[in-house]
Amino acid sequence: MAVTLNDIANKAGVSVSTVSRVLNHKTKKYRISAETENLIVQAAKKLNYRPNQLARGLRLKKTHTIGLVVPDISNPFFAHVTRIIQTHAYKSGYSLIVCNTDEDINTELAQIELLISKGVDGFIVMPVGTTYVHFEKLMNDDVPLVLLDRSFDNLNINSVVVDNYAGAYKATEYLISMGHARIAIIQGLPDTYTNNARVQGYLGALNDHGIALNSNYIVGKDFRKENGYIETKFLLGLEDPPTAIFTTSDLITLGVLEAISEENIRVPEDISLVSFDDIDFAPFLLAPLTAVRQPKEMMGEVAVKLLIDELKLKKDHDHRKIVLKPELIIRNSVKNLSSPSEITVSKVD
Amino acid sequence: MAVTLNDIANKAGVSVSTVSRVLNHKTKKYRISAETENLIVQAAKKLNYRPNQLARGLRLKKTHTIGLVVPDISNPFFAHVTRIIQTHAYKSGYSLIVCNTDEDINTELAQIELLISKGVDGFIVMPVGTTYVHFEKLMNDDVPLVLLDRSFDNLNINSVVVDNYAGAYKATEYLISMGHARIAIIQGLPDTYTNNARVQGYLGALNDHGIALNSNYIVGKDFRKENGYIETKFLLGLEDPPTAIFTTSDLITLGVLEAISEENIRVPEDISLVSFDDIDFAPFLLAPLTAVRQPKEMMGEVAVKLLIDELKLKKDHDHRKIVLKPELIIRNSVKNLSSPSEITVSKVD
DNA sequence: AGCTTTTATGCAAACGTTTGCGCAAATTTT
DNA sequence: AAAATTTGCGCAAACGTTTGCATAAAAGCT
Repeated sequence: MAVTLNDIANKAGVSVSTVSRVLNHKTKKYRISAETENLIVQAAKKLNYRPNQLARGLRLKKTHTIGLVVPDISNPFFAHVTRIIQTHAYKSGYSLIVCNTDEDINTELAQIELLISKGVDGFIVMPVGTTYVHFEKLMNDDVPLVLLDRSFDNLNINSVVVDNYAGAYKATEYLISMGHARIAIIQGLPDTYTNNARVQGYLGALNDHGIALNSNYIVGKDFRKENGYIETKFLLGLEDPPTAIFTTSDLITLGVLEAISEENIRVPEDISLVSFDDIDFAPFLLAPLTAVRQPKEMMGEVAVKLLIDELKLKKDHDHRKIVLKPELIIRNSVKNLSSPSEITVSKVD
Repeated sequence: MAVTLNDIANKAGVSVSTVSRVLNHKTKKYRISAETENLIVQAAKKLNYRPNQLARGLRLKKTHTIGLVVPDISNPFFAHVTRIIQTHAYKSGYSLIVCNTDEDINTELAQIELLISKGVDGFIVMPVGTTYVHFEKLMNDDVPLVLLDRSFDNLNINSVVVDNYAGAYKATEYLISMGHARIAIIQGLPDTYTNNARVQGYLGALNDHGIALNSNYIVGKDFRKENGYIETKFLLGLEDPPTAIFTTSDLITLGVLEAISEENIRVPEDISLVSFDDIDFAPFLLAPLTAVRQPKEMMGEVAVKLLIDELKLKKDHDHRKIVLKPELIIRNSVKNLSSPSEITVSKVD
């Protein structure tokens, strides 16, 4: 059986209260004598005492645990920020319960309920993103909460996001600057924060440069690999296939690459590619990938900081929205069409 | 404030005991009348009751939480198996506290202590791997435990691992079959389970094929990217550089690729490469990567199953060691030297 | 109608902590 | 030497559950 305060109390010949107090370093406040303190510390050490955090949490209504809700930990992007969050949380004395939602709103709801039940002190959530009543509820209940990666414009809530519009705009503009006009976008889950902003950025750039919109070029339905694969097949099969594809996530990009390799065409010679999310291996791909890089470290670190601030101060300070700037990393997956050259996609079947 | 059993009891005009019993579906055992049951269920629903799992855990000594200890969640391999574990655990009604150890034994120790304090029902640990007294202690205390990915040969403990020897052997043998004899290995953290087996597999294959060992060709000190980078620089600078490099992890491979690209040489023309760990993007690298693929899904799933079996049955059944077979995925990162052709590494500086 | 059995529920202890309050002994003040 | 203060620690309640035991009411039996 686990050793408890009681065991120590017995061994040291004092009461549990006293034990609790010295083990919590409240000796001055309660004027415990140096010798009893010593006695107790020794006993605790000898018995190899380990505080029961459940009992503690129950009594204190604090567990020093934060709940992290993420759509898919196996996605490199999420994995990376999870790691950063873990590190910083641990450094501040918090541990992490990690939950996966599989981009499903009901799972998200269930996981949050569960985490509350388990007494987490606060949340960092990367929401699925189509609805947010549950977050309003949490805020009404004064549950410390910060949204990460995705937020909601019409909600005054702690969040740290990336300027997705700017990222997509830059990517698209770069494509345009390289002479592309037939630019497709493979979007992720429609109506989510990140997706919408990315699509808007794409549209904005197109519009600002007077490029007419081809509705066939806006495709896709979720952030997964299969989506990238299928939509690429579709795009390549069009009568007037695009000369460039802009993908809205790394997993989509993976699917795109699979499709492209199956079709026996090459990047960037036959089709150009720009990706949101910059993966580690991007420089070493067959076509070193031009991509929008999100400041993952910063995102994770800031999210933790925001949450812990709220946990500590518990002030009713205004909620903060922090938006970080993404960066376009230019490599070699886009063909320059500006110089006079043919703009055909040679497709080999 | 959170609503408790007491609140429901008041609203329904019964005692907390009764409420607890119906909410736990013990109505038959305690013969609660259908009407009180109904009353209580209604009240609970109306008040939006959410059980306090801390209190529950304290009383029951069960939290339905399992602790996952992993060296580095941002590593694609670990991220992937973490995801699998999460999914299966959740399906069985368990949630996951995830801890990172950064390949540091002291952090591992601390994290395990912490998790016990938090009352996890059991552990899945991917150990750092150099020492195991703490695991013996856990087993003596009858804490359900399964080791994943790495184990200890002289320890009778639940574990699911991959046959690293076989994987490395196959990889090396393949290299040999392609005519390579100057084969280097960049190892990970020495004295760890996986690393040793991989090095042994490499040595075994060399030996079985009568290839003399060049001690300059065994380099490396941890599983990180920087290690791959530095050691590749070293290897390429040798008087008789290897014609092939076998890396013992995906992150190392990343470093190798960085070094290689800096040196302006090509895979597989100038140097061949085989990697342990098959990453998603491997097929689309400049040189589609030949790699040893570990059965990640199976590993995660089996680990969870083993643990939950132990949690449920609590039988003193023998501990099981499950070893899964890896697979060599042959792509195009190895040059065939068998056909008469020069075996030089042309290095451009 | 009295006795036994069954039915339906409540009491209270326990899980391991923390902490306000109280109080005896020791010390200081008058 | 009595009164006042300080020192050092223990009592007991509380956090929200679960569950063995007790028990009052209802039902069944003779």
